[in-house]
Amino acid sequence: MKLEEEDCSKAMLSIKDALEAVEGTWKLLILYSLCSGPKRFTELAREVTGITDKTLSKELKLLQANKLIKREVYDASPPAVEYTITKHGRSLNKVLFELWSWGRAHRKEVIGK
Amino acid sequence: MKLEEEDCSKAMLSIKDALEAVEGTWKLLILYSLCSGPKRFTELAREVTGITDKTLSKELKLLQANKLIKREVYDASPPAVEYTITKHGRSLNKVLFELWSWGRAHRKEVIGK
DNA sequence: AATGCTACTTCCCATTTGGATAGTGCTATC
DNA sequence: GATAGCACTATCCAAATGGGAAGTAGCATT
Repeated sequence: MKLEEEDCSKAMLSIKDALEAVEGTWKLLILYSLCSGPKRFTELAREVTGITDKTLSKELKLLQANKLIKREVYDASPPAVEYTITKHGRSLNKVLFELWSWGRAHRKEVIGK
Repeated sequence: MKLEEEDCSKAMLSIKDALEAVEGTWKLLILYSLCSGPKRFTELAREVTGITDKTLSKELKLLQANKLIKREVYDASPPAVEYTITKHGRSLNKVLFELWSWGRAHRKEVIGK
């Protein structure tokens, strides 16, 4: 199916859904960090430099709600929770590729180098 | 060039540039409206339902700063100002296509239908 | 007995965003 | 003379967002 074949307002909805899933300062950074393997809360807090516990907690919930990551609790003490990127999360790569390559062209166009 | 070849933080920058240019409720709606031809301020305000003058004014400035649209003033009275989508603005279509098609898959995955 | 670790949550506060409403300067129309 | 159209701008206010710091429960270590 092509974009133009779907009516405009419905197409907009899909685009908004997609944007919602990746927008903001942190979501992609967290996802990138999880690309190299499952991580625990504290590990993520260390790797994603600058993020606060509060924000990390909130973003992780949103990413879960969107099924981009998976949360698993292991019964241990101190408690252990592991976050893993899902297949659906990995399927974002085409989107990211287009954003990246347009972004580069955009930089050249707007900043002029 | 492939995404993986660029170092991560630089790739992030490009992606953020791209996201900045399209995120929010209004930018894409305005751009869509301008796809069908140049429009004036009041026309846009009418077509983009729900937007306030203030927000429209602000968004138009941002879109101009990113060279996605062009503003032209015609010396007349009452004053006439026309907004046109640029070539660079139109070059967003690949990005939009990927966002749209991932967004549709995402909807199915998350909402489950 | 005291401290530390994990995975968060809660509280407070400052800044940002967004909407509603009204105003502006000029001209053209009734 | 009054009203309307154009392209905005300004003001006020409410709501949302985001950061910093501290708190929590339970077990493990020193």
